[in-house]
Amino acid sequence: MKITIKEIAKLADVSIATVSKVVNHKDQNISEETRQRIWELIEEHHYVPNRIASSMITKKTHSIGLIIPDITNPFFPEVARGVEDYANAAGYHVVLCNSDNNPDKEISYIAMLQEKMVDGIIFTSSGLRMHDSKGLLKFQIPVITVDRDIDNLKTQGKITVDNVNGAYNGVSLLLSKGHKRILHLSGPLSSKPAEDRRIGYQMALQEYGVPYDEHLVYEGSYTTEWGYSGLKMAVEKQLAFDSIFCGNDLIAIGAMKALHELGIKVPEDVEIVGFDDIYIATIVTPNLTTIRQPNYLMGYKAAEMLIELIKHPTKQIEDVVLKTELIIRESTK
Amino acid sequence: MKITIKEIAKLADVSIATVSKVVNHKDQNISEETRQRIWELIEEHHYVPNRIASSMITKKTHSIGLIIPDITNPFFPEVARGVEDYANAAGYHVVLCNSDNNPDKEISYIAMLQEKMVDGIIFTSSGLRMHDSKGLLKFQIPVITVDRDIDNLKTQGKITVDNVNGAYNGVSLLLSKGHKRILHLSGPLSSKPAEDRRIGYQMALQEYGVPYDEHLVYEGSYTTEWGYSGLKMAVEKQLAFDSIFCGNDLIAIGAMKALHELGIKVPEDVEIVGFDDIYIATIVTPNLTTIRQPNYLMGYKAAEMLIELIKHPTKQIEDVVLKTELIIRESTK
DNA sequence: GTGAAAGCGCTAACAG
DNA sequence: CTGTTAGCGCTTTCAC
Repeated sequence: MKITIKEIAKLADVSIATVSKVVNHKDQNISEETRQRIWELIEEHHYVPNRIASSMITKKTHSIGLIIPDITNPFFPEVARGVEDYANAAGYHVVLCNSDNNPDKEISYIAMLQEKMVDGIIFTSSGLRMHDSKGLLKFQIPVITVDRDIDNLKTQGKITVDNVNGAYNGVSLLLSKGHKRILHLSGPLSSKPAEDRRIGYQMALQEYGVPYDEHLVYEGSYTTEWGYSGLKMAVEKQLAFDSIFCGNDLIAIGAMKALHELGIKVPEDVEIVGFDDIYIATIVTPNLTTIRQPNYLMGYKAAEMLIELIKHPTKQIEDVVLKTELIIRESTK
Repeated sequence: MKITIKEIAKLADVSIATVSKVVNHKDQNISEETRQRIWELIEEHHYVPNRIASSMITKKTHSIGLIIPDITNPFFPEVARGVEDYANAAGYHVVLCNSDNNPDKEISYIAMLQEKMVDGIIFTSSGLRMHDSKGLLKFQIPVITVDRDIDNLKTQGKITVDNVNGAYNGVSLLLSKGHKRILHLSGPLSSKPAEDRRIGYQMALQEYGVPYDEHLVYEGSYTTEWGYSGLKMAVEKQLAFDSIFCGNDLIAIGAMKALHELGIKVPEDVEIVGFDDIYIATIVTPNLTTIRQPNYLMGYKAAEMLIELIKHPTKQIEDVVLKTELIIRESTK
């Protein structure tokens, strides 16, 4: 059986209040001698303080929830790592939840997390319509959203990436080389980032005086499979294009695979740029030119904001928009 | 302020015991009418039961800790996902901890997790010498180790992969094609899996009557960087080899990159096989022949074992050794 | 320097 | 069918 504060107190022949004070280092008024004695007993008996009993009183569990679609998607481990690093340093634990973009799972996790009394939640949603459910009102703790907005949810803080600008820069690179028929293999346009990247694409075209041709915009999902099939489809339709801007790196990699099979050379015949800068981008041949998203930083900042908000609930938190960075590698000349 | 069971009880004009019963669906003996009334009040006031208060009494937090080296390493997200899927279905939460293979961090996480009263821990260690510290005795809850053993730690359960056999099969494939000079770019041989894979390599050679040449075994780390530099080193030393067996896929990918730069064709000039079957293996050109490790399953099984052990502490749990599978793709002829 | 007492929100007998 | 009671292990005044 686990030993409790009561037993340590008895062994040390002091009250539990005294033990509590030394365990929590609130021991300015405890004699060096008792302090010593108590620590020895704690070591000897492997006493582990029950922090959830403390939580009942302090109303703080020092744990936060992290709800992401899928840790298996190469985008999220870095975000999670950023969250965990900050949280750990600040003395918080993180509870990992994979929602699969499934609103039911999201709602169920939110309920579970709140029942477990987490101090706050970091949330990446597919665009859960919280106002459609009873979920919205149920938030009784701070929530920071990462990467995507939640419709109509008045969250306390938000971290996003400047997708418009990132896409603008990527497409500008292509345009600056004289390309005029830029195929855009997009992610699902119902999602905010995909939409913003398309807008950036369009803005760059406009800037360079190249007319926007909607036939060049293909909408799919954020997968290599889609990149592969999307490109093959474009070629089958005999669509003319001289370069490609992809909604993310996975799409770009799928497209490169298809190009490789078709004997079309990258970057000689077609230049291609991705988005995200996942690890794989540095591994494929040729290395992928892409727009780097600060994934780790997003997670880190989110945890920072959240914990700040937990500590100072009334504090006004500024939303954060992180910058992207164009990384030029071998898939462009 | 959050509403408590007491207030719901008052509003419903019943005792808190009654509310507790309906909240936990132990309501066989509660009239349909009161039950209804209580649920309505719960909805209306967004009552969220405080599960940590329950935990104090039931001694169960329904959360487990997952300690891995680094979620950012492509091997672990799938393991984590397996853990989370089983845990979630069983009503458990998982607390994610990145240890960076740092024994200090590992020990500190173990302490924190136990203070938070997690019901059990799933642990992937770099081979923490628990007996070197006071850590060993400190485990007061079930622990399952995944992938690696902990020296001298008498854990309740263990999940490993048959690395010897996997390596044996991979190397046999190469040998069956008549290769006799198989370069082995290994991971750190201080780790059990790397060691076992080297043993499997040696066993296969023996089986085929090919002498073991220690000059063909290069030890490094589980990274693309090492695969790249290891291969270049071998070539510089004018080492003769006709094929390569790599300690993991990352090493294989690094080696392929180096081969590509050197103008050596895979699989025409040199055949290569990896280990793990991470996602990237299917993306690189050529696709990597590899030995698949059931990562997801490892996590899933580990969670299953752990939760079984939590529910039935006296139960004798059998260690699990999972099989590998040879996946033949394009990097072998 | 130290301890007594009240109580966090809830569950689990047991009584009625 | 429902309520009373006695805690779970701890923190936090406040008194000595």
